[in-house]
Amino acid sequence: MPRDPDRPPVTDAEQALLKALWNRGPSTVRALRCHGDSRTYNTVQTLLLRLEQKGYVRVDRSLATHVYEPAVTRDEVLDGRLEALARDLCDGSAAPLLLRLVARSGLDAADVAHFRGLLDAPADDPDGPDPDRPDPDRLGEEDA
Amino acid sequence: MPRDPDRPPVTDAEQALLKALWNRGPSTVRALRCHGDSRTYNTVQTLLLRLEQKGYVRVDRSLATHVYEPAVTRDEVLDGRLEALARDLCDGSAAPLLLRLVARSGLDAADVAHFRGLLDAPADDPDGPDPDRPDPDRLGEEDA
DNA sequence: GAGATTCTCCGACAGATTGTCGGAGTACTC
DNA sequence: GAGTACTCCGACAATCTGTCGGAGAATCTC
Repeated sequence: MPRDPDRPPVTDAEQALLKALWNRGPSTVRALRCHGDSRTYNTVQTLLLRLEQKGYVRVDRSLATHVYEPAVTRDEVLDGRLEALARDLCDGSAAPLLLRLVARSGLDAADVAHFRGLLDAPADDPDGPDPDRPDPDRLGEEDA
Repeated sequence: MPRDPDRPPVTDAEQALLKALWNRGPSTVRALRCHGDSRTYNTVQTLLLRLEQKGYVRVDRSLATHVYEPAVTRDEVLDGRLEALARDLCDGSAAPLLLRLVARSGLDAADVAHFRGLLDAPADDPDGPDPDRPDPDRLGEEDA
C-alpha cells in the first residue's frame, strides 16, 4: 500500500487533466488536448509537467513523444483529501466525516447494505469491490 | 436547515480563526488574539472581516467592541467540503467517499457500532448528537 | 539530405490570492 | 480632554494559477 500522504494539492486545471488521464489511461499531450481541451499544446504540457513535479503523474520519456499516465489512483487522491479534511476540521479523526456522510447523503438501500457488509468484514481490503470506477485499461487510443 | 452550499473556500489562516471561534464561542478580536495567536490585531481583524464577507462568521456590531461568532457549524463546513470533494472526484456521488473512509480509516469497535446504528436509523436528524461543540455562552472572557 | 512538422524544454507574465500590516479616524475611560 | 482601545480602509509583497511564446531537437516527407 503506497504511503505518501502529503502531495502538494492539485489546482482545478491540473485536476481536469488528471481526471482525463484516469478516464483515458496513458496519453500524449496531443491526445489529451483533442479530448475536448481548448488549451494550447504548451499549456497542457505545463500543467502535465507540474502534475509530474507534484507526483500525480508519471512520464514515459523512452519514446520521442512522451506518454503521460497517472501515478496515483483516484482513490489515493481521495484518501489524501479525506485525510486533509479530517486533519483540518476534526483533529485528525475521520469518524466525524463518516458520521456526516451517513447522516446526510442520500444513501439508497443497496448502499446501506453494502456499507453494513463493509462494517462486518475487517477493513483491510484496499482492492475490494468498487462498482463505479471506470475501467482503466484502454491505452493511448487517440480520438482524432 | 440552512442551504447555501457554495461559500468561497476558507484559507488556512482563516480556518485557524474559525476553529478558534468554534472552540471559544463568540469572541472579540482581542480574545482571539490572546488565544495563542501571534498575529497583529489588525491581521486578525482582516481575517475575521474576510470570513464575514465569505459568510462564515457573523458580527455583532451593537457594542462598541464588535463580537465575532461563527455563522456556520463545523458540520456545515464539513458538509460543504465533502460535497465539493464528491463533485471534484466522484461525479457528485458521495458513496465512494464513504467507501474509502470505511475501508481505510481505523475505526474502533465503538465507531463501528455507532455507524451501524446510523445505517439502521433513517438519516434525517440534522440536529443530532454533536458531542464536541463547546458551550457557546462564555462571551468576552479575556484570558490575559 | 533539406525543408517542413511536431515535440519538448525553459522561461515569462498578468491576474488573482494570501497573509500581513500601517495609518487615520472614532468611541470610550478616567 | 488626554490616553487608550477599536474599527475601517487600503496597501503590499510573496506566491499561486492559468496561459503562452520562442528556441532547439527529433522525426517525417520528398
